[in-house]
Amino acid sequence: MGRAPCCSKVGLHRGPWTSREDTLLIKYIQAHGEGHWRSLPKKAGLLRCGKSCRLRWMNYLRPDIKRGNITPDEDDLIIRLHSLLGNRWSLIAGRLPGRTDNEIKNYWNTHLSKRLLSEGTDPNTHKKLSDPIVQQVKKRKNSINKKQNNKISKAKVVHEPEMPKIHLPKPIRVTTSFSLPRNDSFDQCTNTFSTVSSSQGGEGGLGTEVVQVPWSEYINDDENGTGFLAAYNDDHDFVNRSDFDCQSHVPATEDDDNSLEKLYEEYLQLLKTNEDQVQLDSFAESLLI
DNA sequence: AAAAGTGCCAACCGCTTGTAA
DNA sequence: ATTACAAGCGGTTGGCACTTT
Repeated sequence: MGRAPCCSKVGLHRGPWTSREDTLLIKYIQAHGEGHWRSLPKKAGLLRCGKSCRLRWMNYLRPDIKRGNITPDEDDLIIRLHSLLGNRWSLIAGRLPGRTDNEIKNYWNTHLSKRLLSEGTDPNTHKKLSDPIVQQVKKRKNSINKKQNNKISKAKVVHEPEMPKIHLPKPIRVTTSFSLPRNDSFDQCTNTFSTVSSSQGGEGGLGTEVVQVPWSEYINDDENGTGFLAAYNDDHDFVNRSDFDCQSHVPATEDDDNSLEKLYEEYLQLLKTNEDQVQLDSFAESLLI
């Protein structure tokens, strides 16, 4: 007995979201808050499945999402958290302010698991791989390097240091200087974000990320001057950000700036003092709360 | 210049979990 | 206790952009 689909698929849009759809979704959530995803599309005038709306909001449109490359600190934290929690992406994302589970999952699958493998570590178990496997990986790496070197010398190309590939996300986004816990929602009365304090506590934000874009449209009709800024850049990509005034309302504290470091220290402390797995498990358990 | 290959990421799918009736 | 619905989660896929042949 199969489960009924979350909504009728007939006539619904699929695939990439258009800027217009984004705008409709943002405006609706701005006015009515998150939740009721099933009925949301109809009310918001969207020809989308509620699930799709939720996903778009959670992974892309939420104002507290941090964009841009994963920093080395975050990188390290993801690896360590993964070794404790496994593929529980939402839990891992919960410890990385502004990052989504989808983003971390993708990053893991495309970068980190491969890197661990090349370093001789099993990405699933985080244990050292047996020598033969490591040798195989190294061998493959060498042969690839050889090929590349040959090509380079043949083409007489001046070798430049390898630069990391940077993928600029399509919608340019300016994040707030603080991050909100996952259960944040709009205050329906004031159209502002309200923050439900997290039991995990101490999750501050990271530094402010400033991206300059030519704003052409400001979607914001609340008199408090709070809410979304939504615009299209030159390529008509949708861009948005949360309240510009957030920085003044919630000044970035040192705690905010050092939240990752703190978390990391907290984790290292546990590693130092609690050598046995039981203690590690309890740390992992604490993340589940 | 064009075709083929590869990497990446947004979005989808289906299962699980939580909750209200 | 059971059922139905909503939301959340993790695995997978489709398609675009870039690189290689």
